[in-house]
Amino acid sequence: MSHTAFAPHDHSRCIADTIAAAETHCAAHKLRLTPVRRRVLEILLGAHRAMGAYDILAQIGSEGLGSQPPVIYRALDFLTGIGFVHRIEKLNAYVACTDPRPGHAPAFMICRACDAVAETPGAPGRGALDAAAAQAGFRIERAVIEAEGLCPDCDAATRADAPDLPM
Amino acid sequence: MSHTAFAPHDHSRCIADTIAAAETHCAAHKLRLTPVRRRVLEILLGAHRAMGAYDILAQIGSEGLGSQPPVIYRALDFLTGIGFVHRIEKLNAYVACTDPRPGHAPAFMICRACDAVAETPGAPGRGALDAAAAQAGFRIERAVIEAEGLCPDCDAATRADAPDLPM
DNA sequence: CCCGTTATGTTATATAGTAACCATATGAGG
DNA sequence: CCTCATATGGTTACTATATAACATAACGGG
Repeated sequence: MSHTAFAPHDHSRCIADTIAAAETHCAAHKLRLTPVRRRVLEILLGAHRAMGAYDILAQIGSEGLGSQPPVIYRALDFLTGIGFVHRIEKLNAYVACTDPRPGHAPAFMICRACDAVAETPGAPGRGALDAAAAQAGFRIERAVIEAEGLCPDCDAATRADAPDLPM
Repeated sequence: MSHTAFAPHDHSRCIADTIAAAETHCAAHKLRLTPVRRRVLEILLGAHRAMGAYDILAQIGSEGLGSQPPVIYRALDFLTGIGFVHRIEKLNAYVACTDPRPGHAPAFMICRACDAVAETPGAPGRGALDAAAAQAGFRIERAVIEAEGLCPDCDAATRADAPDLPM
């Protein structure tokens, strides 16, 4: 469930479910979820936040898989291509998709304090963006929508420190 | 103003007007539009598309201004800080603001064929994004909204080559 | 089993951004 | 005018992110 990334949940279950979904997807499309690709997805699912490509690379390298940049970028290209990983442009980082439905184009909420990343359900504001583009004669192929701010926990912690902030 | 970047317009005029606005803004806020800063803004206004930091740097370097990376990043930090330049996260590049009103947070339309970048008027979809964030308890501080696709001209050119594309 | 395709391994390099330090210029106050 | 505090610019060195190009290995259909 995309909007629950900020809330507690059964983590090992959400990893297993998504890996299973990726297996199914690859089988159905004659694609190969190779060891490197699978492990990268597992690592991102386990982290449950955005990770830099080189952070992931260091981890798979320490496990005996490839340790050179092209290895991780190829795996990330594959996983983003099938929609199980998203790139966060604002962070030059990557995050596992929490709701891998075909063709969805979510918006992201990025906590600047704890680096948690949550997807919004649906594609909020996409209608208004499409309308603005149509007005300009622009044909949208992809949209990047990333909100940076404070997640519920970090927002509460900030307020506890400085209780006179605006709402 | 902002939504006309894809349309023909008096270019030298829009450069002069924006430079003048920057002068006024800096005078009013006791900031200094130094030669480097001014020239960077002029270059971006003249290009009328997103440019990489190092592209701008090469140009100012060839004109006798600084030629090392910190020079350009400092100028870009200043100009983005006062809102006359925007960073395009998707491209790791920078573009002059075409409608420098205080505090505006526009969306961008990026042509993947010709690299033109236009701002949308207002902040389309911001309401829906705010609503989704509120639902999740997330406090938005900044939002990145960038649409990639084809500008009117390039879209028309593509269609001329392959007239059976979907609308 | 062979062969074409796909994936991985490896080297080298391109591109983007920052830290740290010193020099210079500017403007406020004496 | 002088001097001091601060803002800005110059320079070196470095970190972080990403890709090009080419060789090797694995898979999967004939």
